[in-house]
Amino acid sequence: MKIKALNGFKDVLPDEVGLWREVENQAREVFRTFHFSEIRLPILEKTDLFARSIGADTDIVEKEMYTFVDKQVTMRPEATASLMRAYIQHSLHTQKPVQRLFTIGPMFRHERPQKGRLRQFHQIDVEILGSANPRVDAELMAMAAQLFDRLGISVSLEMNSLGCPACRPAYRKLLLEFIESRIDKLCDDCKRRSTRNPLRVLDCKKPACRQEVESAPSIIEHLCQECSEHFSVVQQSLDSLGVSYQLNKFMVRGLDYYVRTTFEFITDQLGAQSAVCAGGRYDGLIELLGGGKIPGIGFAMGIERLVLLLQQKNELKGAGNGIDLFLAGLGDGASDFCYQAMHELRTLGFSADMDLESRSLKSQMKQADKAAASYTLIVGDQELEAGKATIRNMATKEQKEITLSSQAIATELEGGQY
RNA sequence: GUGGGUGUAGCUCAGUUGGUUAGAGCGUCUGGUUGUGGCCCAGAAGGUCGGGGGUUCAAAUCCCCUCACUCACCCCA
Repeated sequence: MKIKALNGFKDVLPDEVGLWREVENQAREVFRTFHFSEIRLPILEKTDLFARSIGADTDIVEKEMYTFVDKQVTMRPEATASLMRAYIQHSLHTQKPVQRLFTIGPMFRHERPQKGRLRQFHQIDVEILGSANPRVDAELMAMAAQLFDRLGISVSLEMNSLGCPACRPAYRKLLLEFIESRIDKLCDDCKRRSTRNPLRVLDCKKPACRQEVESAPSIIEHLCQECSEHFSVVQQSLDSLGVSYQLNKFMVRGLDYYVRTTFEFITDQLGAQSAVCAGGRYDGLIELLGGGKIPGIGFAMGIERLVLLLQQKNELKGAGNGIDLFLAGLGDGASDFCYQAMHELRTLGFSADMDLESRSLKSQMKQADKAAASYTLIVGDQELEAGKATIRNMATKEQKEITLSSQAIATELEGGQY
């Protein structure tokens, strides 16, 4: 094989597309009931947009973006920044005080691929803009939980609060002191993190670090009055909606713009990539990007990861690809009739197919079977002359003679469940 | 960027201490009489054994290099 897709880029073959559609359809349906609107965004944006929103010194911006350097544009590594840009550009806050939006599409990050992580990956991205109300946080998590429920995927919700510009600096200082007091016991990565992004030390995977960090000061206990109240209303609201969750004081965020509530839906079925959905509040982001002082909260879920989970469940496999009718013609005259009839039936809205290579009836029956056809029309020279055809119900094996016309065939197809 | 694992047919994989024309299952195609699918049976097509170099009378098998894929680290959905 000479020509192949790029490393980290994958084709979604027809057999798998059914699961993708399942995920997307269920998402759209759930979002509809929660009164969200879909928005479609460009994949390419000015590089500066991501540098400003995600954080210029994050790994994503520093080395993982697909950037056309000469044009100063970048393939989006996530959707939130683009969505904020569109929100600001079109002054969507003037249309409604609270905007509830979602978008679905590909994202690009030049990371080393591994299970559940590709260089082109797809996310369902949901945002609520214009409300700082903690009940919105809970509503959003409840919606995600409901989607997982409908998909039959079992995940657990973990939640934390990261504080805000008022209380995080003080906590950060406290944490730094803690880290420095035992810096020699931490791994090299954590030493680096401590200067770059101290919060990240909290979710190091190494057992030794975890143990050290166990007694670290918890941000939840150092929230300011407002953040603390916010967080407790979030919890009360989740309780009132019957959504179960766990507090995880070690859960932090990689992106700069998160404040207050953060959450992840995680699974133990995906190896190292345990997060299926992650999100949080970002009250300062819109202002940072030049919009108004507008709060926001959102989450992103990885479609590939959801599909992997559905595949592991081993249910609902490639359903819904069957056709209504397969036309089997024997001989040139019959084949000509089938060809035209097939087109007419398609025009009437039936899915139909036939063999154009004039193979044996047996072969054509096999093709009909493989196409999961509900009915097969059999036309030979005798039928053609008599103006009749045989139609076979593939499930029951019942056959009957019908008039040789598209209308008669259509009527027959209607009669059986259509 | 770093480390481990794996590269044999379209797919999943066998291939013994190097030894004839490299195998199986699934899939594909064709048959199993005269116009009928799924099951069964028979046959066929399909492979530069990832690529290059080396050792050897002889390499899928041993050595070196390279590429690809994969899992994990970093980072992150």
